[in-house]
Amino acid sequence: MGFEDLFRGDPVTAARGLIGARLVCGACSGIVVETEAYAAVGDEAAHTFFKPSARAFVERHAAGAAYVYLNYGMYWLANVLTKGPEGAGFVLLRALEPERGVAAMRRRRGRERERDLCSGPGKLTIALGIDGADHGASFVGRGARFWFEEVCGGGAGEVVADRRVGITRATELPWRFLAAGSQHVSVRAGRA
DNA sequence: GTTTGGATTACT
DNA sequence: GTAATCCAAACA
Repeated sequence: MGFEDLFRGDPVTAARGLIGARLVCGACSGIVVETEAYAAVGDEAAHTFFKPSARAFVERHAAGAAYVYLNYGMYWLANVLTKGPEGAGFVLLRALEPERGVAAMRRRRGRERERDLCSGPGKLTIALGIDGADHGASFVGRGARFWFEEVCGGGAGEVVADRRVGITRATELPWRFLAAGSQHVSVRAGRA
């Protein structure tokens, strides 16, 4: 199943399915090791629950669109819009294992250690050069500035589900997904 | 027009 | 522990 189909399904399945995939952006790439799912309806932590502009975004954009916003006045956070017959939602990209373009990531981040380059939602957008100008762009289709690739050899490995972090509502849902044992995640999974 | 609350990060 | 720093939303 290609990613375009994945993004037409529910956000939780999409968030889990992206773990182990490669994200390519310009000369840089990395393996997705952490994501979170947000449901457009019924999820009190999702922007669509309290921001009319987020609901308008879902209406106006197709599956695979980039929802990029400024958080805490400082950091751009990137989501993939999922949208299909069964509903809509977002997958927040939270961490990557750097692969190609590490020199450029180091330059943009001002950090040396590979683990400091993309180990958080704000960090990875800086490392890849994603910002508000990319809001509304697409992760799928011809001419995309960024896209996902399946990794040869199965990639995914073991995926762990955990509670979402950094939110104050609906904190109990296990909608954060991590590549088991990865050294490149933002916050390690809590005990089950 | 003013106030408030964040899906964070880095530094003390 | 907490400062940094911006915008959309809510309120007046």
